[in-house]
Amino acid sequence: MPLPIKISEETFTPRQQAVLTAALDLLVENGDGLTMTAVARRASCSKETLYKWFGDRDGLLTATVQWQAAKVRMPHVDRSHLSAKVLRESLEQFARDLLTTIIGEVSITLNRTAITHAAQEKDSLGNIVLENGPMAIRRRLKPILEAARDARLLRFNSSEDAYRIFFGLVVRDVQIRLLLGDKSLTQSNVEANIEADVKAATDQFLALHGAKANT
Amino acid sequence: MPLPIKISEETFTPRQQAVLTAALDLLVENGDGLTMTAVARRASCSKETLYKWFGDRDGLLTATVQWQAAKVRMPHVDRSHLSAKVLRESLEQFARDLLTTIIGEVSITLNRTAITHAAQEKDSLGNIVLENGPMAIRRRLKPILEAARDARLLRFNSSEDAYRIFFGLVVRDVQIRLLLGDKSLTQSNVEANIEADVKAATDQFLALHGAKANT
DNA sequence: GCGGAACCGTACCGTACGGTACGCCTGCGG
DNA sequence: CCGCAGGCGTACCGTACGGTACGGTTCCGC
Repeated sequence: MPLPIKISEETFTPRQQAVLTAALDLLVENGDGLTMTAVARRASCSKETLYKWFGDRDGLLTATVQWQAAKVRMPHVDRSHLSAKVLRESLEQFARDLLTTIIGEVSITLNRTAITHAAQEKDSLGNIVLENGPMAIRRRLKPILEAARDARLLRFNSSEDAYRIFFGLVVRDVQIRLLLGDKSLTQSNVEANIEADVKAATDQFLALHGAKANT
Repeated sequence: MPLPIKISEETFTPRQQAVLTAALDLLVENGDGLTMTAVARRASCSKETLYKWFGDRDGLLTATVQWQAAKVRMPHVDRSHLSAKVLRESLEQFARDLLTTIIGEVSITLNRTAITHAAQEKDSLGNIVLENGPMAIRRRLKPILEAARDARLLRFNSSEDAYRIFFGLVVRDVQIRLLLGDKSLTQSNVEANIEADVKAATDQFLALHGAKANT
């Protein structure tokens, strides 16, 4: 089962999507204790069907992660008429989306699953998560940064470096702490601060890379 | 087996430490495929002894992580006579240590193991890693930041925020990408850039929080 | 109405692995 | 020299789970 690079809406039938939803729910609830029997029971289907559709356990896992990861859609920013105000709002939107995604239970589960997977010399899940997480953000953000540089709104040498600085300023230690199960970082706790964090990160990024006056 | 908060050098006998080393080696080599039989064989001891010493598989895992995590020692910075130069060097040292640790195979393995563990509603390993990783850095760094603020070398409102910004600027997306097994981020690849990254992160931090002239 | 494909439910198999039991050896105190 | 504690190696048990097989049911095309 050579997994397709890009997943279309038609990749899975509705019934299959129901199965994947069940698998994802189990994954979120039960951690990595995802057994084929449990998925079959939850989705009211037979194990034989699971194997027929997804090949093996890894195939089901891959399909589940891929299916969910593809749901994350980045907002498209119009980079034709950028102003300082539009740029700031765009950055804030990116920061907000990034933070909101990262602290979500689904994202935490998917990242944990992929990391567990990566610990077994299998990188397929990790690649999918990377591709739909950090790399998706990067693909969206870099053109905007470069457009802003062309418009003299930002200054930097490498858009790659600029992207990574933005990422760091937004994410900080939040993701790793959530992945490690830090109890002092409850979801609601972080949620309440999202707006403040978004603004702070944007301010800091503009302070570093903004062209002088950055209001 | 109520695990002690702080591990002393005498917590484990040399023979036990040999066993833990074997366990860690297997963990690094084999990912999470750590079986009691494999540890026993590698360490040339009997499974019965393993269970006698560590209780069960989780106990062995915990002891291993704890044993290794405790080895990470932060440099102690003298905060009595801080100058701009000393501060910069201290920050660079922290950044260097943090980056070097994070990209190490042992750190990646330990984090992956703890995250896998956290996916099963067990937070003990995650807490240990957190405590010896990010939190240890924080404990060391915050007093220095505050001392620097007192010395008018830095300006910020919350030392907690300042610490997290520093963390973000240093780590960026490196750790999550390594944990996810990003192939385009080889260890040597990152290693080569450590010094540049260290300097860049420090510059950026000082640009944000330094008191005006920051050379 | 009929044949077959798809699929459900369940029983089943093989294996891997956590955990236990036991026989044997070694070293040490008396 | 004896006994015994600690520990090695191995055989063993139970279970959980990945994967397969098969009978029964539904639904669709003809």
